[in-house]
Amino acid sequence: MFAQYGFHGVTVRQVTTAANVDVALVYYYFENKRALFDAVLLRRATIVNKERLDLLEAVDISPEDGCAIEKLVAAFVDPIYRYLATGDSGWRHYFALIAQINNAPEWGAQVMPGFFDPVAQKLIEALRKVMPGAPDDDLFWGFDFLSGALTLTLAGTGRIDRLSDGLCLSSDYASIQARLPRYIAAGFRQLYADRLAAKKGAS
Amino acid sequence: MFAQYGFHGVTVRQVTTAANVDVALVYYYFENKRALFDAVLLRRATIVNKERLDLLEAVDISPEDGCAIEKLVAAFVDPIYRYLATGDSGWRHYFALIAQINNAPEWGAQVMPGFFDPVAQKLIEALRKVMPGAPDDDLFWGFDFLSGALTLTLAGTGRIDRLSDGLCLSSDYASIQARLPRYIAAGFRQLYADRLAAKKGAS
DNA sequence: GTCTATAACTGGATAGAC
DNA sequence: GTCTATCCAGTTATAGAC
Repeated sequence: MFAQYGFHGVTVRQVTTAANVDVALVYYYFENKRALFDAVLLRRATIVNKERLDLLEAVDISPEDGCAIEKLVAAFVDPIYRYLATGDSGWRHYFALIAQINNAPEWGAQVMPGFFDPVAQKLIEALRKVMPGAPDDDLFWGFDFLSGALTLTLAGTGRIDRLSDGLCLSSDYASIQARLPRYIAAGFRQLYADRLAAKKGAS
Repeated sequence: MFAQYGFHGVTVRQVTTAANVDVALVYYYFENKRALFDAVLLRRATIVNKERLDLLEAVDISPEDGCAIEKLVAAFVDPIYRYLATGDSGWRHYFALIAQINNAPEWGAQVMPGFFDPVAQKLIEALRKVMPGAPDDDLFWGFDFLSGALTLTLAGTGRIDRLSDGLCLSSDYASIQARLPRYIAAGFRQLYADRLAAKKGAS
């Protein structure tokens, strides 16, 4: 429900009614509405981000591998789409909530950092090794573009369904997985190549 | 205020207090809170999207131009960053609101279509000409990634500021403009090249 | 057109019985 | 641990004076 209407768009009463429990129980188990919300965010974040960190750690980085960036991006996103592929609506709504939070000033600044920044840092660190000499600002901006592209696919707004007149479906995660890493990796490589060319031209 | 806390996170009283007008005036000039919200969305959308459409129309598309995709993406985003560069906080908040809406199921499905889909369709149409034979699903997914990357830069959550320890600033729109079109164009070209290679391999 | 006053109701949160 | 009952601040929205 938070994923659908946001924190302020859902009342504690709506939550407890849907859960078939009493309103007062929320305040027995949680300090307040906000603490309930944070608990919702935290529980699955620890699960999925542990997997993402492990997967990133396991990527074999060799500079001569032309697809190293693809592999890193895939490690960054695969656990997410794997949970989505199970069809579990809990996970689907969870990632939609993350998408919303990532793009909302009220939450993006205070909630995301604690749970999701470590995974981001890990990815950027690995990218730094794959693209030696790449300036950090290119890596951070490149990551920001990735983060935006990723989260919009998780939002499940159905916009692409309508825009493509049914040709593409927001729920077709396999199609996203087949394209996103390749698309993003090419973007990183382009920024990197442009930077190397600029350096060469200047020297 | 809607950009900061969302539709449900702001009360009509907060709006009228900030505007130094009486609460009842909202209901004199608008049907209800939602109509006020829609008016906020519509006013600037018509202004900026007219410019984006005109700019897209004016892009000179020649298939042999290696930077045609860059030019199209630039036309798609430039009017936005031009308004942001003026420093007008009204526009800054407006685009942050669009970012939030684009990633929220409650709004992404019903609000975005009317005002922003025509610009998207125009861009995709032009991309189709630049990449003859590219399958539509590649174009739509590529557009979705662009839309996500773009809107996250507009959200102004300050996440990149913290993530990069101050090296990159959400408010540094020039840095984004210098990178986003190049990054996205490379992504499109990659999908296109992969598809052509697959066709060749199959034949 | 603008303001006062208020209706009608819902929000988060709690005290206390069981 | 769970439920009943309730508080009360704050919500959208409107009727009617000016």
